[in-house]
Amino acid sequence: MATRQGARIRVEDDLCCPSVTEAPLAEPEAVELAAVLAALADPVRLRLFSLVASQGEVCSCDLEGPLDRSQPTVSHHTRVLAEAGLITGEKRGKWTWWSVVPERLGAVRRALGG
Amino acid sequence: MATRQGARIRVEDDLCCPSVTEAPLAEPEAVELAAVLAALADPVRLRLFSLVASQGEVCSCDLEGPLDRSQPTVSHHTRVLAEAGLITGEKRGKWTWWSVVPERLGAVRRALGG
DNA sequence: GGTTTGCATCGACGAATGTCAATTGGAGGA
DNA sequence: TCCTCCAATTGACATTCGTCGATGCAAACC
Repeated sequence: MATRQGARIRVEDDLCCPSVTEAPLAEPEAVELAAVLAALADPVRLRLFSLVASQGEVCSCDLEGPLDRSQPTVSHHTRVLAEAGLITGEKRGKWTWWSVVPERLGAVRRALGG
Repeated sequence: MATRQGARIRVEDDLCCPSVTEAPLAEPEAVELAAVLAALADPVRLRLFSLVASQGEVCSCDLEGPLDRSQPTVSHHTRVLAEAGLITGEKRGKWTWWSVVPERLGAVRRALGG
């Protein structure tokens, strides 16, 4: 798997439709949005995401230090974020480079009533 | 306790400062934001929040049905949302009326890079 | 080919979470 | 006062989650 975005949560890339504040959220949309929010609802993943977002592209090896977590743990978190569609990774040479998927975060904000 | 917003997560009502995408998030801010996101990262709570948001004010007794959950479970979820500062409850007569705290949701969106 | 390097996967463990039945606590109404 | 009703709390349980050591795997270097 080259793009390393894994088995991304089912998503029409939009989280779709009316925001949470406009109309009662239906079950399936609630499950989907909750899954993406859950990916962000962890301090380590938030900082990981923030590191990648503010630096454009980051190698996995440059995350263990700032996050103060073991390599398997960092790998676990990148996977969770990637499956949520929030980041995407590309393997170039020896390293995997991670970058954010800006539209995805925008979709979350919109779903939250932006 | 009249306002029923419980031991709200420590919050300067703002989640503060630079958004996740602008600069690497510091630990304390990450913990705080993650806590609020965790409150939203559950399908039942998302639908609960959405019900309250779209109806202005809702009685607890009008939540069990739509959410298809027991009374203690609904009470648990309202508590979690209230402690996150996302909703607030007022006891009037026999019933507790829940309403959203709009600024709080706005703060989440802003922290997410709005 | 053999060695090293970067990252994914596995297995295990404790902690946190969602759920409900049972109970408690209060506010109203008789 | 007693009874009814709404909601919070408690206790228990199964499930999920965050973490790390150990291992696997593939690409790069010698």
